[in-house]
Amino acid sequence: MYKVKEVADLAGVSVRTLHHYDQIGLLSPAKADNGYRYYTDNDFIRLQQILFFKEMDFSLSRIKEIVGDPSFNEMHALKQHKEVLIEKRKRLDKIIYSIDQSLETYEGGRTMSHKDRFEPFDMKQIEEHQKQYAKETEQRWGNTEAYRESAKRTAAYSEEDWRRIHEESERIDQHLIDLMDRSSADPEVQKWIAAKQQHITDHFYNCSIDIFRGLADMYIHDPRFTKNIDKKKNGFAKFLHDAMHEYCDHHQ
Amino acid sequence: MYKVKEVADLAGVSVRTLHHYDQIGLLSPAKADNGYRYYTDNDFIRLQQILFFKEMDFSLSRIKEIVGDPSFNEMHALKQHKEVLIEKRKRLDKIIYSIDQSLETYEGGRTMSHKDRFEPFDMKQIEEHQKQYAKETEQRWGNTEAYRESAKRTAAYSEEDWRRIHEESERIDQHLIDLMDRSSADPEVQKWIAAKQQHITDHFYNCSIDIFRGLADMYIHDPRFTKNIDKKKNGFAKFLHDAMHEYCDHHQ
DNA sequence: AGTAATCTATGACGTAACGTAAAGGTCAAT
DNA sequence: ATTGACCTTTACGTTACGTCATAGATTACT
Repeated sequence: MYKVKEVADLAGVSVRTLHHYDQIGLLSPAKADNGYRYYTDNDFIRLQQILFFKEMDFSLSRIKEIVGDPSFNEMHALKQHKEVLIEKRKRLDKIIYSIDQSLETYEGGRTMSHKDRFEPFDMKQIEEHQKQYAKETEQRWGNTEAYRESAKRTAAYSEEDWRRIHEESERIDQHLIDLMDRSSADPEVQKWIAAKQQHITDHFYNCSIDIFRGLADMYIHDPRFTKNIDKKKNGFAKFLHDAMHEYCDHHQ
Repeated sequence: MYKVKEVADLAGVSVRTLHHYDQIGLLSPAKADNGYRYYTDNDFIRLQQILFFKEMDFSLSRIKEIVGDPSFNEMHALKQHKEVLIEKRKRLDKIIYSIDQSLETYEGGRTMSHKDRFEPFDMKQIEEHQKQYAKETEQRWGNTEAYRESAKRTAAYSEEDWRRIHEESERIDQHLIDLMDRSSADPEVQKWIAAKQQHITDHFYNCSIDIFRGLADMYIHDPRFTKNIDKKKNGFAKFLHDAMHEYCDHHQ
């Protein structure tokens, strides 16, 4: 037999909460002559159950159904509820993504405008990309032969090599820009996206699907990239992103 | 000059919503003699702003601060708010994860109980692990020399090799079990977690931080693993998971 | 112009899960 | 007996409106 505050302290909830649960008939302990609520061990166990489902983000009315009905299939309820939560999370994902988008618009428009004029050549982009992904790359591949070879390779590129590589990259992009009125799933589009991935793999590092997807995200997440890419053609970054994701979705 | 319903229809909100916004002083249009609210184009623009931030999951009071104060830094607000949303998402992650945990307990207790008796040796676990991660592994590393070599290596293991590897693995686990009363961040614990990662790298494949983290999750996500691991010591799977995450967090 | 249909306005209650007083009894210790 | 900690119920506040209810204004149609 515990009094409200004891139970509250033990369970880590407020007294008001217990009052509330009593009020809505979710957990109604015995009442003594003095009007006090006295909780039994069973009440306490029931409270634990309630708190468990609450932790799972169930509504109190749902919890009442569940703990009230002994034939209720707990596992089914959990599975069902999990779907709801996943939807909620998806929604948050979308919102967060939208905020990123908006932030890019601001930052891309302000901080970058003057800096852009000092960027002589799009090649910087590739270099920056390399730097940015160098750490992660190293981490993913550890110190495999493949990575060391890749690092060696790019370090050994001559000016002429760089120019050639850049030209090839531009050519691929131009093809894609010409296809911007198509759907991202269009076979022709996908063909050039594949070429883009191959180009990176050929000249920089083994560009896995994971990394390629990350790259796609970066194109629209990092305002510096978005700006640079959209310079070629407005909306190109977004188009690339979508097409690359489409590609990755079908290649995993 | 639009009347409520016109604005409501245009903006896709209810009339009641506009009333409400007027009531709380968020959007107060001019009122004519007949008492009607008349919205100007500016009011409409302001409403668009409001709805934008609402879409971003801001509370109306926050929105009032933002659209009310022209000196308010919109970008800063977005950035700040993004953090809140990320926290929310994290919370959802945790809840969903907990539900998975609970489901595993149910399913693990039922579906698995009889099957377990037919699993003669813990080594199966390693094999299954290999199979399960083979595809992903291939994808991450593509066809690098390192991967091919790794695959070749494990294929060439003799029975004796397997036994030795298994023993080594057991030894590491035993050390960790002995440390289960410590915090997951304890240096001694972390030392053996590192040994675990190294062990996998040495004998199976280059176990990157990413993969190691995935492994940790699998230990408590996949009931087969949880069951098997907890057979050694109850709660060991969870302990491993936490310690491995701790390790990964400090090694990226 | 008369009438009906439609639109408008202002309350005011309901929602979910309690938080936060307020006003007043109860219990254990001093 | 007094004090302080704890108990009770009552009831309003919170979020962002939904949902009536009642009543006046406008518009459409005959």
